[in-house]
Amino acid sequence: MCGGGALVHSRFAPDPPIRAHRCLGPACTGPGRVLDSGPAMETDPLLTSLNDEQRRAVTTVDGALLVLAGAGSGKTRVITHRIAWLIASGKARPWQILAMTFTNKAAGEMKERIVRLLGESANDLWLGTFHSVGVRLLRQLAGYANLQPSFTIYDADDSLRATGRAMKALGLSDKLVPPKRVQHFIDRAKNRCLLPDDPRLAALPDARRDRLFIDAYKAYEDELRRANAVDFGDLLLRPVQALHAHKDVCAQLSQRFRYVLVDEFQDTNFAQFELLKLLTSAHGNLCVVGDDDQSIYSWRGAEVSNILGFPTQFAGAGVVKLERNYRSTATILAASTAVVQRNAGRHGKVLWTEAGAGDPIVVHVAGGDRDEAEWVAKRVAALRGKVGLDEIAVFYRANALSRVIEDALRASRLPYVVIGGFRFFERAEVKDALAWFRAVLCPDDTEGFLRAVQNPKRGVGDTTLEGLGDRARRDGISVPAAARRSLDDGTAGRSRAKLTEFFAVVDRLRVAAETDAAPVVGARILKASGLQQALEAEDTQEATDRVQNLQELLRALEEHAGTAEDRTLRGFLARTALVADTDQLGDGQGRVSMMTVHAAKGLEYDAVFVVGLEDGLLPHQNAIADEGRDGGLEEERRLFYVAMTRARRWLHLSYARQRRRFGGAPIETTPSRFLQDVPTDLCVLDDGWGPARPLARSTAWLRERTAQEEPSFARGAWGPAGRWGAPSRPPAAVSVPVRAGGVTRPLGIGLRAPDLHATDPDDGPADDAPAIQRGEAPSYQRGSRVRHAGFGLGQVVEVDDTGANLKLTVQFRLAGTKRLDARYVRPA
DNA sequence: GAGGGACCTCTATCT
DNA sequence: GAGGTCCCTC
Repeated sequence: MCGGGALVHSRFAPDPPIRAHRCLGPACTGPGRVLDSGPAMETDPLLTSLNDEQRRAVTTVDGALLVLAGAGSGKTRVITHRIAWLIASGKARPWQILAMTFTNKAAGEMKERIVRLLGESANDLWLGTFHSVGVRLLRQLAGYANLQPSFTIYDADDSLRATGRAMKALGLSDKLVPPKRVQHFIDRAKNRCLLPDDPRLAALPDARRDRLFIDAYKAYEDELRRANAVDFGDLLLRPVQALHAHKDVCAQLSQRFRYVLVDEFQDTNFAQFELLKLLTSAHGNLCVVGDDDQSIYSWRGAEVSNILGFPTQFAGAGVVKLERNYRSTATILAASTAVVQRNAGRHGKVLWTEAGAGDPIVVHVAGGDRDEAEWVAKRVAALRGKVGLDEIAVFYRANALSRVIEDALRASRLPYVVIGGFRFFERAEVKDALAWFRAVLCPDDTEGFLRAVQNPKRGVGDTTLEGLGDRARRDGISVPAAARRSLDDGTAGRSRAKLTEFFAVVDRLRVAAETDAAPVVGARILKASGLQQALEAEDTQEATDRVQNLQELLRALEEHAGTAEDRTLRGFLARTALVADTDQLGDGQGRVSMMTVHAAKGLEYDAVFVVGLEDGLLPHQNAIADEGRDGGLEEERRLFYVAMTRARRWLHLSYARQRRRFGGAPIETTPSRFLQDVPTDLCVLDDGWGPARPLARSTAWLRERTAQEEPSFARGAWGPAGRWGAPSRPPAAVSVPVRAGGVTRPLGIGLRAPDLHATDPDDGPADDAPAIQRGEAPSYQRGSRVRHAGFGLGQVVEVDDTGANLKLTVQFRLAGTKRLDARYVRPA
């Protein structure tokens, strides 16, 4: 998308004027109020609501600081209060603070909260995603980065096409090497700040195998240069290069940003860390907040070593651990901790909570993917009475899983919103419109030109465009420039009239684009391009929907022109290139949210469903195949951990015994190996037929059923340790301290993964199977220790064998005293 | 050069 | 199940 712009002011914009201060929040202390760090700390409203660790993280402002923030530990609160503190204590003016996040949504939320604390002066902060900050820097640094100010940003799609063209130019068959792999290689190189001529490039895995990758990288860079385009990787790499090469500019910039803060630091890559080091080179005031247990982006170049090695990189860096969880019930916290503790490479935090045990985790084993989806819909409907739909979320490993859940929710008339998957800005008609915007604003944007000139069809075909591509390469210019040149020197051939007409329209629009407001220009382009007309002429329902999407695009443009910093059409294009799935999250829409686990990071809901817990999905097949390499499985486990820790009160885990892939026939699945890390006594099983029941008993029930129907199933379901094959590490005896009334005590004793005893139907009861599963009735007396799947450990206080069934009154450690059927407990 | 039908392959995850 | 690609016809 077209990024840069003619907005190149002085090298760095002068400090913005101080705006009138308008207090919006009770904790607002006004701009520039100087606090002495002594007694005021005790009483300052910014600090009183924080716990000791949070307060330390907020007030330790000079030098480097690493804040290790566990899930739900009030991380955002720390960042926002720290920014407010910096300003309130007079350490910095808003424009001297740079705060970076990973998604626009996180940035937006953060800004909102800071405005509440500080008032309107918060608008002068530099706050945004790494990539949007990259665009902003690059605009100001364009001259130092060999870019025209009107540069274009290629999205993943554009860059894949450019990769394909680069490969074609080299005579590289896309059958031999898929362009996607080359693109991935280039992306990794850029994440590590490696240019095509860097000898270290040869150390990357693919490069060693094949020199072609490096040649393709070179040709790809040439494609970008001629199109005056940058890709996502460049948004970080180019500023880094420019600042390395121009130390004076770097120093100037670093002095301007006196305090730099970073959220989700565990997911930064090499280039991002380089940028941070450069931006803080003058003062070293860098505060990073993250959680190594939530590092889930290594595949995108994130280096968890950034966070693990931070204290070494910044000698003398302070470290603050936030370990108190304010989000989830003790049960959810204990279960998720049991899962993540299986990982070896951790900083090691011990999360604790004062929250009560809450409800047990609900586990569901469905027959097929549709059954699983129907169960989710049923549970959602049941939860509706307790909680709003917008407090319920369904998470899955891959977008492909959303469809069947959507169908079930729709059938049950439950409103939902899918985050990601098919994005608005990826719809064909929207991309066509954006291509026209680009063709008008960015004269050398090759991808924009190629798409615009063929949509709507105007008789310029592949043969013509290929010829223009060759010429562009020969002359070292962009494809649209080559097209114009061919018109000038009369080599355009058969397409001459069509191309002439196309450029006439584009040029006319370009003149208007310089002067008129963005929404006006946008509407005019839709009209003059013929896009809208072509769709209207189709007169089908589908075409009508597409026209509506174009109207929606214009509405988005209007909104942009009313609110954004850069209100031009160019600014709009830059923004659409950088929108993420989670950014579209509407607030309080009264709808169930559906998204991938990756998209769920940083969010929280009262009720969470994690579906498709099967080997091959979570953990993903590729991670299983790579076992042992790069800790792929550990990252998958962290992904499961992230999913679980999004839940405040109700957590549901499910898998299907059979699942369809690619719309084909159902295939047998194996339950996720991570399920065996979830302590069974924190779970109940809901089979979808009656009330949820304790897991031990219901698994026996399942075993009976599946022994008849699916002999292969029982092998997978929560077998005793070892039945799955030896666990990678000895099962940890998990104990999550729960602080209640000032006393710390473990929640659940010896919660160990799996202590359920489903057995293979054909090899008889296991020796260590509890008596109930061997058909003997265990005997109980007062004082007997028993275990219940939902309530945990307890002690029998009364035995009643007068009725048909043995009844026990049990004093549970956490759940209190209960009277229940002896069949629901087993000796502990 | 456009358009339509048959066939294929494909899925992680995302700025 | 669906988008992309190939091939054929107009």
